[in-house]
Amino acid sequence: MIDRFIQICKEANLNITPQRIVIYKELLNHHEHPDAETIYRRVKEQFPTISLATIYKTLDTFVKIGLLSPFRSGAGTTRYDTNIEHHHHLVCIHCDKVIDISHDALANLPIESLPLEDFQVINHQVEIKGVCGDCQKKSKQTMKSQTTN
Amino acid sequence: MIDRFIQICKEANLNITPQRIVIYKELLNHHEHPDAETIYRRVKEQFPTISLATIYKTLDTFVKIGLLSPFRSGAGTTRYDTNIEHHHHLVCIHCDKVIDISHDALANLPIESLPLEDFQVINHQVEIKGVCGDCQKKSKQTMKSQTTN
DNA sequence: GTAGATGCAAAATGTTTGCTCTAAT
DNA sequence: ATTAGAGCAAACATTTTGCATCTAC
Repeated sequence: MIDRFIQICKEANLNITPQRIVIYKELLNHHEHPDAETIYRRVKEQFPTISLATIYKTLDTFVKIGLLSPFRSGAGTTRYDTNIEHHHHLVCIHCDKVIDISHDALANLPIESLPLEDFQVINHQVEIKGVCGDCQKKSKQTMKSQTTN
Repeated sequence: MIDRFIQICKEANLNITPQRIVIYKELLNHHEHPDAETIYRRVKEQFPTISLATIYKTLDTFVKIGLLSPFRSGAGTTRYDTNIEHHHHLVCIHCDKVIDISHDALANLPIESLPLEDFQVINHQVEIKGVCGDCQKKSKQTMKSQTTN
């Protein structure tokens, strides 16, 4: 687990620092596509002297060595996905939650048969927008309280 | 053309101001998913007293009445798409160019048959990442000049 | 005349950078 | 001992906000 991380760092000629370890562990434990600020808040509890700049630099480093993939959320922050396999996203338009989904029907799109002219394809990702279960419950509750008031 | 715009504004109870007209015309004339800054630079040529804040507020307004759809580019700005029909994107990883594509094979994904549990789907969009024709040409030129030097 | 829009400047975000000091190797 | 990395503060880029002024209706 953490051994794999140390392995990857060594291969990339990166020093193994306590900051990098604590950030990596945090990423392993939570899979809800956090942004830098969120990671900072959480990591600070175990490592109070860590700085936000270190979080940004470390996330950047992790992206470069292929440990994370970044994406832009609708809310305007860069978020980080520990899942670097080919997968797709369910994005909640209310709470901005992102749920990973892997499915052959999305993986095997007939991209080659599209009229893309001179565009050279590397990969594709499907983003499915909608409302997550939690937000559906919340909006039902709101509607209920609105009609009873 | 501009009549349709006036129509939509009236329906939404929006005043028709010269600023809104010039921004809308700019959006009609260029379809390459500009960000606020780009629109500002262009619009300022015809309307030098316009402010960037007005651009932001106007784009926001246009999104709210369904005239534009916003999306976040990898480069970190919000970009605006005048194409509000169901369509998909080719994104160049080098120059961040975004090319629209519409195709049945992408429109008719079997979303309903996916195991989404309690996620309520609204729509989906496919993002195809790769290298655009222009950037392919540029990198070939660079490689050529590197080998001859 | 009045509500709503503009333009300015200031503030708020999110992120990056330069530099000194510290720690991993 | 050397070099990479951490932490701080300052800079930067993008976007939002408050408010006084102006303008479409």
